[in-house]
Amino acid sequence: MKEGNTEICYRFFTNLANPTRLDAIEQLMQKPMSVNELAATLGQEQSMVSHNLKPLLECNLITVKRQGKKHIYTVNEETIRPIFATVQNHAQKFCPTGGKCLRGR
Amino acid sequence: MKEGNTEICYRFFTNLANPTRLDAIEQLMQKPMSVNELAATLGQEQSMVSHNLKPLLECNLITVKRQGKKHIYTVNEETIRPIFATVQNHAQKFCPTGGKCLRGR
DNA sequence: GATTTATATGAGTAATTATTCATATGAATT
DNA sequence: AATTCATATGAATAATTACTCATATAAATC
Repeated sequence: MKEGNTEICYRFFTNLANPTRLDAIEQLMQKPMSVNELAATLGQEQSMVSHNLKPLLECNLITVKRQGKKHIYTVNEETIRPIFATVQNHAQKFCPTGGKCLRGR
Repeated sequence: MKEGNTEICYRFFTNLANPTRLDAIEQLMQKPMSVNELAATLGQEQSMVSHNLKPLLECNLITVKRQGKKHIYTVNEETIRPIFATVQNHAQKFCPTGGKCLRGR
């Protein structure tokens, strides 16, 4: 792989190519949340959520601020919104039955 | 993972989260190419390139047309351009030293 | 229709990434 | 300063995904 954009894109997409992280992002788009709140919402263990938030945070796809003991995570909407919008547009326009080509392979 | 957008996004990002496929896309953005031409350009085996083009094609991130024996692949620019533009914008804006957070973890 | 050229496919192995469980850290409250 | 609450981390295993090599397919040319 050549250095440059491709490398950056690889890390970016690898980060998003995970169901737990995408679920987390989806929930955080509803509202900012603490780790435990997110874990409860997703029905996942705290440590798994924590493990998965880490790379999202490192890449600044989410941000965190502390409120007492809690760490409140928020999505970076400036990046996440347009990305998801493009994916949705792609699914509608280029996937015969509205995303079927992207489903249940 | 909830059905719906998240599932679609997962397949989409998984498809792009691969260095060989990203390299292929990068090259195909320069110009449409056959499999062997692409393999030569990337310094990869034909079968590997072929294996990797398959999911890109299935998701219509690239298209193919036949010219004699050759299969000429072309990127779907309508989707690829805005996606890459968003990633680049993210790297510049949210990664301290222009993408370092997305590099060499 | 046999041969060549271009691409695709399958199956096994290697490599990567995710998940789990146990435990550490760290800040707030008593 | 001890305890509790919230989150993070580490290490082992499980699961997924990529890659390689051998071979199949398929279309064009002889």
